[in-house]
Amino acid sequence: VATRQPQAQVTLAGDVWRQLHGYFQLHRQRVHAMLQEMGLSFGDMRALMVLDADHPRPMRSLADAWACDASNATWMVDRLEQRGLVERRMQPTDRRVKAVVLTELGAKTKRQLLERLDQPPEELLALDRADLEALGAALEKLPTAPSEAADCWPSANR
Amino acid sequence: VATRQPQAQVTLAGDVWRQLHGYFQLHRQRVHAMLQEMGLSFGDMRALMVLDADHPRPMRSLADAWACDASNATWMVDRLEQRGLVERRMQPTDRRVKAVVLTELGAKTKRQLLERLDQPPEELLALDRADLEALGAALEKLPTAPSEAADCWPSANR
DNA sequence: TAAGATTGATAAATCAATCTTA
DNA sequence: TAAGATTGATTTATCAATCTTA
Repeated sequence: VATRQPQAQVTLAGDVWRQLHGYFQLHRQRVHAMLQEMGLSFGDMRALMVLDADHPRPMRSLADAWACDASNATWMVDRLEQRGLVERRMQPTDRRVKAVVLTELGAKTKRQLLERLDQPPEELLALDRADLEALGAALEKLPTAPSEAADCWPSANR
Repeated sequence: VATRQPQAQVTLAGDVWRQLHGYFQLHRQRVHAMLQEMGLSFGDMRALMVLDADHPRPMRSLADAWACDASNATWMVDRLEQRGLVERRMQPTDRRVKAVVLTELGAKTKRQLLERLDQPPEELLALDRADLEALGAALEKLPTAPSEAADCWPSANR
């Protein structure tokens, strides 16, 4: 008398979809574990991804990149600033805007994070050339995330 | 004078990894948009995934499945109960445990959610048979997420 | 007025006690 | 005592005002 589970499409595409999904979940779990090791949250990662040490970025622009509203951005930057990861800078051209840059520490943290994220996982390195090429050829026909929010993980809980 | 971005490995595996990553991000964005349409959060999804209408599940077990502690589970179930999605039931065998089931509404919501998640996206349906088979063959050599937490999305913000 | 940003209040997630029953 | 669950306090995330300058 189990709840009827909606049957996923039993098609070739459906099978491939479930495989992709399973691999995706594994990736997510690994990223989570890695962040914990580094003492970072998903929110921190989301923040670091769109910040830079040499290009001050206005709050308004950050909110857009993070797909949140201005107040959310303010709180986020407040916390990052307290931890010494970022710095606010007044803009001389328009005294309304405050732009944010990574500090030395923030830049270093981001660098370490990216190094680990960019590293292809073992099982991909273990695939033979033919499999990798087949995989790459098929993936090339699929779209990827548009916009900069591509590198933003959700914290979006509501 | 841009911050040096760590160079992702320029290898075949590295390329494939970036492609996979881009496709994952797109998937995530789509799921987020879909949830908003349904008035659900990532947390709601995480909750629904491990609950069932006919198999009462103790709080302790829920906490394990959600990879959180017992108190987190309590708060979560409190909120779901207020919204009429779940119900707590005392267990006669051990009066310490309270087990949770989906209500009619909760089961319906989960059904709708799963229907949409299981649906392979257009671009996969559009791939020709050869590409799908190649993709499937390569993916079969990759691991997937272990355990039930496989279906848990992060809310893990700390 | 409108754009940029902050503040205050509410909801949610997390951690450290506390309470209840086996 | 230990397992199961809840409560209280703190940190984050979100929404609705508010403040400042163009």
